[in-house]
Amino acid sequence: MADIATSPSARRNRTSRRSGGAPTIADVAREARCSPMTVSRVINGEGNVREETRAQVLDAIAKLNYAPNRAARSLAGGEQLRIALMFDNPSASYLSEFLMGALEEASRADIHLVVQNCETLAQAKPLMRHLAEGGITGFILPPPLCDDQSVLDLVSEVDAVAIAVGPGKASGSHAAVLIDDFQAALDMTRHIIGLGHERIGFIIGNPEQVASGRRLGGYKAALEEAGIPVRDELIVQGRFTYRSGMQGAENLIAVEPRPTAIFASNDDMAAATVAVAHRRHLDVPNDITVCGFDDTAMASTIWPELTTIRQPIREMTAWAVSAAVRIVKARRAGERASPEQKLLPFTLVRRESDSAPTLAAGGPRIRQL
Amino acid sequence: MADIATSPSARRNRTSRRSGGAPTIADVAREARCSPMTVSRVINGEGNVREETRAQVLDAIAKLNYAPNRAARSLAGGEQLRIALMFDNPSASYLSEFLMGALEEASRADIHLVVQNCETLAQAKPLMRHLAEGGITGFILPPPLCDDQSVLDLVSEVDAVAIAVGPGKASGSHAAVLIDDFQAALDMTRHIIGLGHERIGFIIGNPEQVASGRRLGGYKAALEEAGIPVRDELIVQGRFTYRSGMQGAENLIAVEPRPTAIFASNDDMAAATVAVAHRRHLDVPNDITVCGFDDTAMASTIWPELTTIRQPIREMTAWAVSAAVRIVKARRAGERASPEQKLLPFTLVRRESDSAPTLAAGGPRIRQL
DNA sequence: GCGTCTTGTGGTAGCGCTACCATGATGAGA
DNA sequence: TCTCATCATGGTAGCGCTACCACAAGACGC
Repeated sequence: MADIATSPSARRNRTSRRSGGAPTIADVAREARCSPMTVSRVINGEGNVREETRAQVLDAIAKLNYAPNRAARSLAGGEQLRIALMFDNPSASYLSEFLMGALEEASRADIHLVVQNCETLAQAKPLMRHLAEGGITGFILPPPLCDDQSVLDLVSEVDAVAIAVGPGKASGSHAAVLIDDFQAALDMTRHIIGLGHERIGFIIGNPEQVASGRRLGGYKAALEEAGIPVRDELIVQGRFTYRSGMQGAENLIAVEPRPTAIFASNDDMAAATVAVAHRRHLDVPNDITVCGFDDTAMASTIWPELTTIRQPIREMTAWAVSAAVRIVKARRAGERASPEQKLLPFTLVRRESDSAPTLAAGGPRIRQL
Repeated sequence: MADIATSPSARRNRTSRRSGGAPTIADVAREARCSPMTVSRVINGEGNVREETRAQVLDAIAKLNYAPNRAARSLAGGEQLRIALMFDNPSASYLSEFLMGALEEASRADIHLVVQNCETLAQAKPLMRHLAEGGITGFILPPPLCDDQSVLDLVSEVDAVAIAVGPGKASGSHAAVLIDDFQAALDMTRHIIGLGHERIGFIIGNPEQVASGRRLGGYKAALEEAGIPVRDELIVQGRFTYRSGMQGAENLIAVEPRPTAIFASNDDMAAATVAVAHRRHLDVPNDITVCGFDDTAMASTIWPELTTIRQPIREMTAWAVSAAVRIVKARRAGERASPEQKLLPFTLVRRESDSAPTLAAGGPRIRQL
């Protein structure tokens, strides 16, 4: 009589298709002595739960080490959110950071992340249209996609949500997560000036990306505030690629008198600059200081390791995904909040590629005396 | 009267929480005039369905453009598979390829992929134990994790499944996907010899990874078959890092007479070799040929672009994930198939960093006459 | 001819969760 | 004091699919 549960149905319940005995919301409810609904409310952070009850539920969750079942959640909650992560030929190291952040957050929020590679900007639009037709409601867009107005317009047209990751400037119509490129370049240039440099070369990034212009702006502003004239021959155009960085560096190093420092708009171009310097038998940093931007893996791979600006790429993408989820959900609920702009902090990472200019490296300098 | 469906329940059915009107298995069943169960059987490729019925179902599926709901599938099918992708400090470019392949396949198979970074080998084991306790049943292991017997033993101990991606050699107890490192290094060395080189330096990879030894073996075998003596001073130890590659290259270039070619065991070390050569004012490839291995992004980033061996990393990881799913499912069904070994093809990618040796580059050569 | 096996099919009962009501409690206002 | 809104909570009915059994119809052995 101890075993009332010998009936087939009860027996089945025990060994049923339960997920390896993982606790369910019902277990938590039993432990917290309330209904599953209340537990659900606590989990989803809804209101209308007494503080005391909430605490009990939280305790029960902790005690049972409960984790909600994703499948059940999205099944019961209706459609699963699907958002696409577009990328257009970024540097590999940027990409892996980019992916990691997005993945982590996608897994946390239990959404389906579609990763779409599109080689060219032209290719992007039909691809995005197709994805939107297939039920994708949100797009995560890194530069240069997020800097292209026609891409942004397309997103609006298909009534989807776009989150720009690291655009040059905030768009009025879409959410974005970015760092202050101007301020970062300003800080870096100030740092270089603070070291005693005056002839500082600059390699501009891809002109398609608005951030490139902002970085250039920061560089110029720092020179101006230090009373150093901005000289055109010390500013060369690059395209964020290693190859373009080499070309730029060759040109800069050929300038007479030679610049004592070169600030490249990203790490790939900075790495190329180091390579060019070495071929010219210039020591980095003793003969020439080289600084980068982004702090991708490239920066700490090469020798000497680059002094650079660290962008929190991973955090940025994670934020982008969570923002996409938030906005899509809000839209479904009928709200149309104004697009958020999230500014994340950057940091100047000082490594081995910068130093004060030496006398041997160039002409007379005033500061170092 | 046209609207029989005005009753509350019927009305609800229409606008219920249905996923945007996507067709369900029931719709397909209705269309194919059979039961949902039969449809399910067709979808899952189970037997015991008449060929005629199957065709009908397939037609209905095509007609309705039906796609199974993942959430419902994994909910009904019991536990959702969770497999972990461990990675131990790989190069960023390797990592992004690695992730992409895994992601794609995980999304296809609707499994939950847990991406776990573990800095050191020592760290890996407690981490994996913890993951296994948390219900992870499969591990995707890149080198050097998959080359460490104690890691493999741990997997067996917690009764999980391990798939090695690119191990040095196949383990008898776990599945693996790999390329023929020996053959690849053999081919590359033959290629270099074919160009006319005889003094060919070699930089070994991380000694913790068994593949390093196999690549060295291929190098030696090619020399031997060409009747070129294997000289110890032309073989230096590296650790797969850029830094170690620089050190190795410095040592090799200092050998007298200087080698006319250097074959590095991965692209990072090859890139470092190019950098060292440039600092020594040696032109690549005219003064010295440099070849890499892996074809990571590094290979096509730097200048000159590296001739290297392309490993299909993405395909390898994708295969690993699908194999993990297959094996875990088979295990649940009580089967214990012997571990599969999948050998994927590599290709020799010829770019700009190799050429025939020039007379200026070194001492007398026999072949080129 | 009767069991027993196989084969194709259908019915039913969940998987774990949440949307949607329904219900008791409270307190504010008439 | 009696509404009527609010709050806190519970009950119920699915979400779309598959595991498990049931069952009919034919194949085979004895």
